[in-house]
Amino acid sequence: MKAPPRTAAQADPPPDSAGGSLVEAAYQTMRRRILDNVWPPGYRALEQALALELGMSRTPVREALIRLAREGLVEVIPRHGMSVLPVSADDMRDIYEMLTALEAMAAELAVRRRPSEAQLKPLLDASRDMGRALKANDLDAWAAADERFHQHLITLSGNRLLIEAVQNCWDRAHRARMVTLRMRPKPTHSTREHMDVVDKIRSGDARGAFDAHRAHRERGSRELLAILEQYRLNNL
Amino acid sequence: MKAPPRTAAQADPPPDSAGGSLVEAAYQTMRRRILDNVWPPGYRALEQALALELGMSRTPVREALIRLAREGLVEVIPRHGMSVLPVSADDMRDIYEMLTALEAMAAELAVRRRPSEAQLKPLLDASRDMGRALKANDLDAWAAADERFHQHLITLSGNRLLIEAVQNCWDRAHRARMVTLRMRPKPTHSTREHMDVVDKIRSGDARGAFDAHRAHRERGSRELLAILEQYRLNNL
DNA sequence: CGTCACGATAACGTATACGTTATCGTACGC
DNA sequence: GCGTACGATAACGTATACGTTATCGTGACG
Repeated sequence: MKAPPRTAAQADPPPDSAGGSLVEAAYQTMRRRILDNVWPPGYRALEQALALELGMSRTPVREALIRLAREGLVEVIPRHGMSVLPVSADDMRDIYEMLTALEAMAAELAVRRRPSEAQLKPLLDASRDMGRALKANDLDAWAAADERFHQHLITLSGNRLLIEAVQNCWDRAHRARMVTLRMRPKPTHSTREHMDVVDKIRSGDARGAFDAHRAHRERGSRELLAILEQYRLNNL
Repeated sequence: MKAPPRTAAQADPPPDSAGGSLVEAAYQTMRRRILDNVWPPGYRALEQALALELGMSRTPVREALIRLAREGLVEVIPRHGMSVLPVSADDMRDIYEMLTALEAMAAELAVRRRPSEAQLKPLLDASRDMGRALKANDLDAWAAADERFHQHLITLSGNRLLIEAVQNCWDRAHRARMVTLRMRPKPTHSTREHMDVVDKIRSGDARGAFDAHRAHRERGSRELLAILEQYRLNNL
């Protein structure tokens, strides 16, 4: 009987982000809720409940959960449903080690591809926006611009595998970055360091770009881990 | 009607490799067949056919296929079933770029962990076995020992994320490595280079270990890509 | 009052059912 | 003879059904 099972408490997710498949919709919706801390670490839910909430059957929910689990965002325990995974300081160390290795390599690969000025422009724009945001004390805008810079840099590497791996790292670290954003000293070095990387890319200095970006990531990593330690933030 | 649908042509897979779930069994079986070239690149099959062959329903087969697809081993096209993906020279370049970045980082991380002699021993054993295999002209044994070396090295990094990523790269490259194994000059440098990495780790030289392993991987990459180019091997 | 046994319950893993839709063969028109 | 329209077919995406099994409440016993 029951007409379209509409729980009213929950509007439908954006009908479909892409692909038009329910699995994709479920994946995108849940991923976003986790990244945006709508479902905070430790949040638990059963497959059936999720299916009801997302307005679909268990099948697509289940497949989406498997993917989220492989990406390290949730854990699925047989009789206890899924739970959103916290990120420990150790996890963050692992994640930043990966990011450091991969993004430094990306910078070097970008050099080898001899990108045109037009291809470099998004990097400069992002760096400029970071500076502006910092002046305006708009940390959210700063973080967004920073993300744009790193995103575009890996794109320039031309290595799909690497791009995907970096983005997964970024996803895992997202919440911790957001939380610590307002705890750390003004990220005033970052803009300069980014510019430095761009200069090295432009001048065709592969080793220099690698080293510069690696140093950039290592500094960021140290700062962030220090904060996690200082505030005993072990479950973000 | 029909009793247990047994096609007789196909014995059951090893009842279960681990986890005891049908999804896991399906995944392991199909992965192995792809790596071992039992299902060569371009091999196609429908979900229903696979289910029949593996003696289970479409559901677990489907979930296993999703995983294999995310790992880059197969492609799933809606009405055409799955097909085993070939690996192009460009793919191999991407894969080796990742491997280079990650394994070099792993070597450096291993240094920072100050491994004991006991922890280093498997590396030495593997290197020794490589030398022996080379003397005996047993290339398969050489490849196996080489794999053991690299496997243990990343384990020493202590970074789970990195370990997983490297293993996926290894999977993707497996077939191409096997095919080219007998085409390239005797890998006589490798043993020395491995020893070199071990020495650097033992002496606590982080930068040295990084550079040494990076050089090792870059040489291997160059040699392999040259062969792919030379023999126009673009679909392994 | 604490411990343990047991049975109801329900969550999951898998199987099956079903509607939609792309594909392919066939027949028709030119 | 070739190109195109159309309909049968079947593969997939999703929904639903079902058996197994872990969990948890209840009650008996120490």
